[in-house]
Amino acid sequence: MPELQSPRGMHDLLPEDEPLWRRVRDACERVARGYGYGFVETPIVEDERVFLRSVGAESDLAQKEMYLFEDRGGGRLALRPEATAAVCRAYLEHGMASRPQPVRLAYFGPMFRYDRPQAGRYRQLWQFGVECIGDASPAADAEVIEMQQALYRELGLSGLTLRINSIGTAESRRRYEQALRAHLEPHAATLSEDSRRRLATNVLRVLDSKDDAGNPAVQSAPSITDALGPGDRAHFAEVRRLLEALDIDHEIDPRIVRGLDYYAHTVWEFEPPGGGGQSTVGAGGRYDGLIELLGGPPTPGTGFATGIERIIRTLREQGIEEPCAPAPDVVMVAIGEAGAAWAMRVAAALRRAGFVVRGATPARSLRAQLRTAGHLDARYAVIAGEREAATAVVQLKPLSATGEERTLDIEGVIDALGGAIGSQPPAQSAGARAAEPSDA
RNA sequence: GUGGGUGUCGCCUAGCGGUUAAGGCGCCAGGUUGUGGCCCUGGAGACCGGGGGUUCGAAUCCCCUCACCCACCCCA
Repeated sequence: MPELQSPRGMHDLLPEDEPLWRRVRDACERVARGYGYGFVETPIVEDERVFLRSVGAESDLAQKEMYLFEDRGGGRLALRPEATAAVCRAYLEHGMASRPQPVRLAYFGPMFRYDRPQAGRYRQLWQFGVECIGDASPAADAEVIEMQQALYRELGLSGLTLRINSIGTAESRRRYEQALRAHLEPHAATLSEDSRRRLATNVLRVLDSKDDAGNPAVQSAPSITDALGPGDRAHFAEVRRLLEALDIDHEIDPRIVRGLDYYAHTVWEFEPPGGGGQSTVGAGGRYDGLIELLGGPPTPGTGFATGIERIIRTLREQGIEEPCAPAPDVVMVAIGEAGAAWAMRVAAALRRAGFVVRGATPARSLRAQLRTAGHLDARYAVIAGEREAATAVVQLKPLSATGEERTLDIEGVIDALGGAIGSQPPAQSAGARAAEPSDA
């Protein structure tokens, strides 16, 4: 164990992991732009009030998962645990209400939660998400859900289950909480310790408890669906109608209530086939009250967030792996001082022509340089020694296939490589599926 | 915050009271003079997670601690 390690729950992303990450990231960007979303980058830290007000002071997120600290000036800051509140803060701060509504914003970046790490859970986690702000219609919910599904489809993720629910407006929720509490209180003694605590703090969460899933009192609890007002019901019915029209399979699950206070009306989650545990790949919901909580005018909004690590994990579970990063086209091999300088000039010329060229290591022996070139799976070695430098040529040595080593000048090398490799961007490995999942 | 599991070179693993702590992969260097991949030889790299004990003697036994992993809570 090295003395110095990455902070708990935070991980390094190594070059071999990067191709799959980039593929996910590219898909996120493509989908977002395809729906007319613009990307925003908000700071990693915010005034703690941005989150405390929006997410709900009673939520677990605020209670125990936030990284809070004071800066040197005494300001109270929080490492962002999620992005919706921050994006809404930016919406307000930049007066986006005066842009054509709704404003469609997307983000991709790290979030921080101070909880115990385990499979699929990290203290620094990456999320891609979108916020559609300024549209109260069910159509906005449906579009956001469709978009989220389109992302997963594009990535090749299969077998995801969409579960959806409506928790109504804040008022209907309050009504429901009262009813639920009234129903459960007489049976409090039969509930688990956690649930008894939630009875007081956050009744809705009692419904989530796995310990009490079989408890008759929980099973016979009133459904939030019954507490919805006519307006709530109409909204939800329209969302469902649109999903059906879009052929999006979904299950109604009255037990989804979401952890954050700002949600209203439609809420949903996407679960991978295995299900269970911390597997939720992405979730979303409508948050009509949020902007008001941040001090703005009543403004509706809806959006989703999806965990990049969880997407990657599910992808790998399904055997989808991006092949390793492309090997260089050329490895330069230099001999002697004159060769070293000449090799750098040749390398620069080849790169200008569009090839991927790994520079020489003239301090090492010719043999060692070639051995390494072979291990790197480079297509060619370009050898620049004293002799070549003197006559402005190089040896072009094919490393993989057959072929003779040739003596060429720079133009000759570019022509030869162009014929063999093409000076186009590196070959696309579009959605290549390798048989071997390589996660740990 | 609460449980359980695991900690030996960069990676995988052997060793389970007395060994200079072993091997494979990888890395580096050589196998005569400027040519890789295979093979051969050599090398670097581990205070056996850390601290305390037991013992003549500990990587091996005990205690504590830390880290990682898994689960609960909760969430992406």
